Amino acid sequence: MAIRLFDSLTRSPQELRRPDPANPQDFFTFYNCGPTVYAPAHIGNFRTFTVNDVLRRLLELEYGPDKVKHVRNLTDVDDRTIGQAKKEQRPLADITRHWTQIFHEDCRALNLLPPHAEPTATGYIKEQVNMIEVLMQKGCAYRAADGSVYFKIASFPGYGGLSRIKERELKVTNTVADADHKDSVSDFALWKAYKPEEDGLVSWAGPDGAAAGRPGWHIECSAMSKAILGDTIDLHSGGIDLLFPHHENEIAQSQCCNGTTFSRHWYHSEHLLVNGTTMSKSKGNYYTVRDLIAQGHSPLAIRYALLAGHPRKQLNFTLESLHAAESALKKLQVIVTVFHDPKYRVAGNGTPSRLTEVLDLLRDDLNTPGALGALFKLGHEISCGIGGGPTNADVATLDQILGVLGLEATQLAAANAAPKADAPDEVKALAAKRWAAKVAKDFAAADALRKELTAVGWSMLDAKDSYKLEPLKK
RNA sequence: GGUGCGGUAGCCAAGUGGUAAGGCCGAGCUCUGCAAAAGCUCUAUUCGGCGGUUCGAUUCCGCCCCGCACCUCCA
Repeated sequence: MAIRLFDSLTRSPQELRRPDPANPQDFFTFYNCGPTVYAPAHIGNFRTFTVNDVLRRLLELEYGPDKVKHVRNLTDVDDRTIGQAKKEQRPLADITRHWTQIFHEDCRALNLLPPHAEPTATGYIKEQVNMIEVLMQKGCAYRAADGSVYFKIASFPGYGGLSRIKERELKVTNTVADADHKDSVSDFALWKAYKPEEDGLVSWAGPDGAAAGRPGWHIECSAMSKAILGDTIDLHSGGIDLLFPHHENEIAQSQCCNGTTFSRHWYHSEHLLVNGTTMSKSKGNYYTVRDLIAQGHSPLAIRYALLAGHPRKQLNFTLESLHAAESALKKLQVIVTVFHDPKYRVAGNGTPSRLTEVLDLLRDDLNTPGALGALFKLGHEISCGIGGGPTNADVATLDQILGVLGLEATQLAAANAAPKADAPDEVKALAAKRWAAKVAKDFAAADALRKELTAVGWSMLDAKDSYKLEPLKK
């Protein structure tokens, strides 16, 4: 079956376009709104990036690894990045470089593939300025009294098509401090005139007829998408919160500038919640990947936990769900090991693998929890001997599925073999004594020593000819 | 006020117009001296509530209750 994704524009599942395999210039083009690099991304941000990573892997599996172009930007100039630079009294580039590096480390930990291009807003100032100039020439944008440039929503009749928001229904907020510069409260900034007290050293020459300053937020995605992927792309994705105003504004800018469809398909993933509400620093429910890793959680378990709910449904993340993910990962590894063990292999007769239905669940709107469930069910059936052992086709399909989920066999093995804390010498000594007692079949002494080990918080796991020590779970 | 998403077992979470996947936790069993690991079995007469359509609804429609989110620079 073809890949179908829910489309925010038509509000229905739509088949994605398959690039022409015969045309080497035809790619599936995919733009995913990335993070703002002023602080560590939290796991809510990473839910979106992980979902998009699964999508990207699925596209490459279906269309071929060289037929997909995946772009994810870095927002490295905006109110928050500038604010952070000002707060720390450091150059903007220092701040964004630092957090970009942290972001990349977190991405690697979560086994996210790097996008094919990762443009930054500051790297595409010229393209943004050009675009704004075109919009001004076309009468879709105007210069305000302070030298800023605003997009004129009235010039784009299709405005609100994505979010279904009508201008008159907008709640009037007081966050629009510069409303007096605009023709209409709904108009949004394409270019923001330099404000010495706020912007510090951050400023570029503006579009013709405008003041020096910096780009507004929305224009960067339009400009970078156009520059790298072209006027019309196949898919644009991001978190649900970006649907309005960000994506609505991108459509308006791009379509007015380019005179053609901006993106054929729009996909939005839902929010990750923590204890029932969205994450925010003020609520103190702000998990980062590095914090969780520092607490001893495996990054792959974080990835699993993020994929354990349907991407278009809010998912409640708790430490408990992370523990569940860790246990599930162990179980998954056992299943994978059985699949890969030649001794269970059964001759295939060329019929489609039973696992293709699991792949179909992923093709159908990225149903990751459904696919995971089906995978466990099959693992269970195979261990019970139902339907016979896996065929070569089954094993190949399993590897494809794991590859799409980013839970490859090697990753699973590494995660589950995560180094445990090394035992102190006295614990090691106790363990050695107990092992000796056991080998001597002095079970009373062995049991007493096990109790001693338990008392100091360690558990001894006997294998046939060896043992290992693990800290007791509380 | 506008818009959107959702309410399925102790927790998490799929799903379908034909009678409830899966994961976690828990219990029992098997296997191991013990312990752990692993495996097996069990755990929703029921899908927020009330009506309606239907031979049949958790699944479609209506109303109500509850939760979450967005509404101009939050993934």
